[in-house]
Amino acid sequence: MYEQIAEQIEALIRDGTFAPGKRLPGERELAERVGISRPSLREALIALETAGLIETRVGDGTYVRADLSPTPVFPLATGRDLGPGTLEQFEARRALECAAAELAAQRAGAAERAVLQESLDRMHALVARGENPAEEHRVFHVALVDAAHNQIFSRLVRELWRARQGAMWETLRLKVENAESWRAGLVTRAQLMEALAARDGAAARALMEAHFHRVGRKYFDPGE
Amino acid sequence: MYEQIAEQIEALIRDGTFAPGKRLPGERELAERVGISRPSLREALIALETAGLIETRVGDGTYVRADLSPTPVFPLATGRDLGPGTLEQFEARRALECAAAELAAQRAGAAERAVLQESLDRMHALVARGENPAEEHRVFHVALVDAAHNQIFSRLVRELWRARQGAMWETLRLKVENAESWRAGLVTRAQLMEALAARDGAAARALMEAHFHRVGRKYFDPGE
DNA sequence: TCAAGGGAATTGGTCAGACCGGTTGACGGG
DNA sequence: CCCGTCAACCGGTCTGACCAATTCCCTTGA
Repeated sequence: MYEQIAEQIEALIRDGTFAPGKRLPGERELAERVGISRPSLREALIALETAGLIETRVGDGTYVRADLSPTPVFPLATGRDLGPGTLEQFEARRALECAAAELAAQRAGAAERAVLQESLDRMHALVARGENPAEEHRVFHVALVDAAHNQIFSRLVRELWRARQGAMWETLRLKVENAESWRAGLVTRAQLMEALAARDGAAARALMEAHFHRVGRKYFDPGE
Repeated sequence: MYEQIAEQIEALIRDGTFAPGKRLPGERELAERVGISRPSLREALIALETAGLIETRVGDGTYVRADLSPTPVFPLATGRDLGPGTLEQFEARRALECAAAELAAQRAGAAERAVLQESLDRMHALVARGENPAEEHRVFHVALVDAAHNQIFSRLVRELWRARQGAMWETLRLKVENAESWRAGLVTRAQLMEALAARDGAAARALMEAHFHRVGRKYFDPGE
């Protein structure tokens, strides 16, 4: 039954009854309106959340995700079906992000470069305060790959970064995240911005490859 | 909480504790074993079902899906103008196959090189008879990426090659598929085999990049 | 008058226990 | 030996309750 309800709610989202960014009715009210119990309604909501259509905030409410992709994605892909190894995920991200950096240098507009610069500025502030800029790293890299104007790259890199925040990566993250690496990352990303401004695709790719080479050694080389 | 439980169960599936096709313990037993209530356990199972890892049969039990691979990672080219275009697909294949070639040179075993050589031999025979070796091209490239020993690469490249056989690519295929390009392809792929035998990753990547550069111009440059 | 504090109402998160209908498989009758 | 029956088991659903987080309004004090 939860599948029927999920489809029903998804239809309401797609036809605009529940607009992106808006709050859905409360679980109790929604359950009564649809004519099912709250547990069943919850199961439908969890299916929609797993599918990436909605997000919930405890004590507040359930919201339609604002960044809905135009193509329906319901039956598939939460990153959950990626293969097991962290090394494999890293290699995939390396291949995609290096290629995306080159394309982004050729294609990024001023607005996209501004978004990247803002992220870099926030990173500076975080590092200055001694805080972990990991989440901002993700934002930067996702924005960079978006600037490549390739939906496939964007989608895959997003999923790979999301997977990187899971439990599987926890011990590896500790190996590379420290004050020194944060500062080094700021320099690298600043150079990347210069390459983008100069529309120098080769330089952008080279910088990204050097970055992944350096990080990869810290992650996976036993000697370090 | 259901997300934590879902990850936990997923880990058990991935490490083989719950093998594909096998039945999971009942909801009541599983909930007690994990230490949560049955509704919460059910929410985790629904997340896994939505993600395509398991399936439930009423009155019988919950089973690990036997076919974990064919679940697509991203929506591709179901319609004509839906989803990423041919250029985006080409760029993705380029990024992935070039990286895979380098890894394959480092990792391919004798058996995998033999499979590639057999495919190349069949290609020779086809071209000698004047037949289109396109399908054999696909076999070769898929085998090559498999030799990189990275499931993510394998799945994505498979899917992109499958999309390449669709209607969306039809006019583009005509631009590059002719007797001359077939013969040139044989030379390139023979060189690739040498790089693999020499375990020369850089050479393999360079050859693949040159290949994609050449083909990409024929596909997408208006002047040719 | 306005800002800060506090508490009540609302919301999602979790739980226990119960009942229903479908599936399976063993047991017993033909 | 085959087949039908039935009990045990399993997922599906519901009720009702309590908890924790968040919000927001109203009170209080400056």
